[in-house]
Amino acid sequence: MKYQQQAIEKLKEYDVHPSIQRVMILDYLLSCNVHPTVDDIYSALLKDTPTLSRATVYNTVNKLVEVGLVRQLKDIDKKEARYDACLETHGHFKCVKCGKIFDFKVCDKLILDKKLEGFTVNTKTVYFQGVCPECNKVNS
Amino acid sequence: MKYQQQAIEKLKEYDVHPSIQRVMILDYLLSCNVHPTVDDIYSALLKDTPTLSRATVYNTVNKLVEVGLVRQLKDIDKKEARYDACLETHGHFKCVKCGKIFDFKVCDKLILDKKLEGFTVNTKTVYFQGVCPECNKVNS
DNA sequence: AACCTCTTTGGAAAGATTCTAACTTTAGAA
DNA sequence: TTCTAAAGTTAGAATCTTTCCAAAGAGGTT
Ligand SMILES: [Mn+2]
Ligand SMILES: [Mn+2]
Ligand SMILES: [Zn+2]
Ligand SMILES: [Zn+2]
Repeated sequence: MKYQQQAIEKLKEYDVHPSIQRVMILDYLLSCNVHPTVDDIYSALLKDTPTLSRATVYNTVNKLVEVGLVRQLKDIDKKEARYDACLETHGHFKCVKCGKIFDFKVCDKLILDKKLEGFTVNTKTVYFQGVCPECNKVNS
Repeated sequence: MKYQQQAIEKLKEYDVHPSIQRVMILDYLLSCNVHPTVDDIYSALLKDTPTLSRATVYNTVNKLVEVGLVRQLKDIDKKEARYDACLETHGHFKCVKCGKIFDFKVCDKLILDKKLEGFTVNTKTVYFQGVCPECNKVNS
């Protein structure tokens, strides 16, 4: 509930009615930095709200993505999409050994190809895969 | 059938038996630069091979991805995954107006965050969204 | 030919997401 | 406060994509 107030304000700012469920879900997305799946969100919130339905979680994250309050990440997971409430352009690194997902900064001068002159870039998705330092240590 | 021979050689190189269907599908992926979905592939090849099964297309693209001959792209499309036989690291730009997908070069010095020191990067996925020059013209 | 292995097929099944219709809550007017 | 219309939620059915599986097919070897 750390980001409850912030969630309500953001929802209002984006003209989305701040219903209890929407606030809960956005609050959760803002406070956790684990890039959860729909099922992660559902499971986490079910404890406090046993009446919550999966459909509401789907409806809500879809709405949040639609208005631009949340980003959907599909490449990271083989099956389920993941969600990120951090709007700033940043990259994701997934360690293929431990499965952890790390955020990292992406320079704005990412565009280095002359080909992209004339293109208007709205969103940038950067996703790397490899091995994290921890897992690198273990193997060496 | 332009890349048939190349497809056969690549399959052999990656220790995948070059069956008729696999050659067809890889040939198609190599010759078209549209980043097709499974259904695109299936529909396109069905004309010449009416016995082809959807399951075979799934099996084949999964095998090709598994051995590393083809890349799967999930973020581009809301629903279906897309496939790309171009193995060189490159970015994708999708125009939100016309839906076209453009390839562009990505500089190797993409990693600019100190945070990524100590990480071993194996694969890089870069996906931008925005408006292409053509569609930019139309609106202005 | 008989046998072995790898591949494809087609249908069933699973898994994720969306749709639908009934029910509940909200916001604003009376 | 009470009423009403609109918006949101629920549960389950439906749909859509993808995988699984068992049977049939193709090729190669004894
Ligand atoms: Mn993130
Ligand atoms: Mn490409
Ligand atoms: Zn790791
Ligand atoms: Zn365009």
